[in-house]
Amino acid sequence: MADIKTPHRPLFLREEELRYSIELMFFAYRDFTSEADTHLARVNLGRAHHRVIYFVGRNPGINVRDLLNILNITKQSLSRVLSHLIDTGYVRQKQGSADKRQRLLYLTQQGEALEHEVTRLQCQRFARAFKSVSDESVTGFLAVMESMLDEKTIALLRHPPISKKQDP
Amino acid sequence: MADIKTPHRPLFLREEELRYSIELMFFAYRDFTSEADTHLARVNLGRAHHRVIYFVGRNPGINVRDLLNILNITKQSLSRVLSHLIDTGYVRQKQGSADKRQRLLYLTQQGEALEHEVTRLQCQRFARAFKSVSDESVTGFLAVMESMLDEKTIALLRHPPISKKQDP
DNA sequence: GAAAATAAGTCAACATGGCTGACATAAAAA
DNA sequence: TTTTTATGTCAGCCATGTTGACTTATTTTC
Repeated sequence: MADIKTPHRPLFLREEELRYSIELMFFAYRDFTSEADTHLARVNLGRAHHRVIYFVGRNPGINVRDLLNILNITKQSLSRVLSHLIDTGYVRQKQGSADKRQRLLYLTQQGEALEHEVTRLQCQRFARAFKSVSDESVTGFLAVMESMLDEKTIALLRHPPISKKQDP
Repeated sequence: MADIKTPHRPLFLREEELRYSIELMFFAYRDFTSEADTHLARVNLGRAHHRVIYFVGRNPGINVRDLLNILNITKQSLSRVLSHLIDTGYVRQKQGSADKRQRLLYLTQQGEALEHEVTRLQCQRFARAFKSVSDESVTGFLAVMESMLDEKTIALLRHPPISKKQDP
């Protein structure tokens, strides 16, 4: 994969490019999240709530353990936001049928509405960005972002908790 | 800039691609920062301290207002971490000569050492990622990340608080 | 030269979202 | 039957963001 064709970009240029990338990462992530944060604040939810809503929406029927695995936080931290989301009617729980210890998580209609709205905003930003560059740039972006991930995260992406096929 | 040549990628594919990008943003940023966080924790500093050290290192002699403008936090928030960094010898202040109200910020030797070490780690991650893809992918990554920024952030990047030339 | 604006700092209180440790209950697995 | 697992809960701590109010120099403006 490492390309031989790269001749020898001078070191200082590489250094500058790398530092610039660090800064882009910081600023792009901040701008990216702040838009969603603003929207969520209007319904008195924070970023942590959004993450739960997003990943439950993405994996309907996910159990708590798998969700914790994705979020990489403690169950006590999750408990706080999840309880609130259940109390306020964004998420509902269902006892697992195979394993009755499990509480499977689903979005309510209200939860789906919010998820769609925030995801729409975030997709819009990416869509705008993607439209302003070439297809190859988009491919390049995806390739670099994937290469930034830890092994553990890659495994997570490759083995989603619930097969996309089995939910109706 | 919007390219006409994009024919018509099917909508569901675009949707999936956009959602995948959202997730990459979340996971890549998390993996990216967690490595630095671990290192900083060893010297009892957090992410907020690191940001200050990074941007002061990047803009030696920056004043408080400009730093606040970059970080986009309140002065009370900055005060907490900045005071701590001064107390523990990572940052020093110097009264401005033109405007004596200003406190210009510089890294100490200790501050520079830490900055270098953490930046080295983060650069390493980008260098590894960049090496594993083509040059065009790197260019594409940079292009997309730039397109993700808010106008205000772009202005910030284009008008750094201190001209890089004038510091010795 | 007086008044207003600006740069910086400080105190107090509060919100969010991480964390640890300890312990409980039900169900599945060994 | 014992052990392990999935989930939840209480209590408290920490980092880092927020608002609001007020002070002190210094510079700018009228």
